[in-house]
Amino acid sequence: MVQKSNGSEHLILSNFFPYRLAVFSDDVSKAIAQLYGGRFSLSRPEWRVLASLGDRDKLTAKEIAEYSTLDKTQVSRATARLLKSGLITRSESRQDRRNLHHSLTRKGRQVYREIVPLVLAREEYILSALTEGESLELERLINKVHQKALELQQWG
Amino acid sequence: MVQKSNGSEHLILSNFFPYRLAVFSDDVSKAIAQLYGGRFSLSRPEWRVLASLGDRDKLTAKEIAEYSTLDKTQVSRATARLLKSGLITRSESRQDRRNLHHSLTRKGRQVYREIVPLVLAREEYILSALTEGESLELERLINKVHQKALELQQWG
DNA sequence: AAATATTAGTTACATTTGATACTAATAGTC
DNA sequence: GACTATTAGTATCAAATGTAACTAATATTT
Repeated sequence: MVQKSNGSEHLILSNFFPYRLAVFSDDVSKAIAQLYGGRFSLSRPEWRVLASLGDRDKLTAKEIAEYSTLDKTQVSRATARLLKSGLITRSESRQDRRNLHHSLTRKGRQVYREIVPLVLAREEYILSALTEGESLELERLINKVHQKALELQQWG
Repeated sequence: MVQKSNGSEHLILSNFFPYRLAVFSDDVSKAIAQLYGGRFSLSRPEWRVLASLGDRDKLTAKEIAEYSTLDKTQVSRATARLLKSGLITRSESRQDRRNLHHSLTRKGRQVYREIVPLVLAREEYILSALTEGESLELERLINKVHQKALELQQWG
């Protein structure tokens, strides 16, 4: 993971932090996706939209996108499917008819209330590999590294 | 990130570890993909295949898959494109004609030698957010949590 | 207030992905 | 040695994704 900056021209994938992180993240995601994907047949974007509306109600598509780190086409497609399956509703804003305010239906809220304890339990299980202090430390380290990575994003 | 197991039925996405991790990993991946994707027009699977063969030579498709955590269809497609663009070659094994041994061409090796310092420098930059000790600690914590997550993978 | 620009959200198209079926080669079994 | 089972790798098809074009509504400019 930590490779020296001696102008090395050799790379061992399993020691390369971005790779290790991608594999790790992917495995964690899979463990969670089993829960919302299996019995509830939700895709990841759909789950994120559900989670967004479960936390904050009456969001516009744009707000959902911001909340969930999805782009607007993903939100559009996810909300379309969730509408069809009856988990959400939406209605035009009276002030600005471009805005669509989304909410969970009773059914959507029910599904939300079923899924959330499952995913939280799984999160807890996964993090039970660490002590409370280590969890906080992991969070802190991730935040620091994330910040650095975001700097690069913008500049290319 | 750390959520208590009080049977909570509410979830805040930005505090949910799997979500945070996915966003983080994605941003780090993007920062790296700029390098191999931009000027070299490699996809992520292609880059991983290149990295595999840069480290270990004469790998079969199956071995590449294992090395790079890609599945065999991804490897098949990636190698097909890399063959076409002249970065790798391959030849049937004499012992078992199902096996194809892949190697970098001179051109492939050249590209590899160009990319590796770039991605290592970027890895280093990203991790420069941390002290040496913190980097090691992050690695350690990731490994522990990853192990736990993998347990869940198999059982559903 | 007409013309232009911006914004919210959807649609369309090309590309990528994932799962499964397939082909060819080898291994194992009777 | 014929029959079946595995294995390596590819091809196929449907679904997911990303980008850019599009539509409709509101804001801004003149």
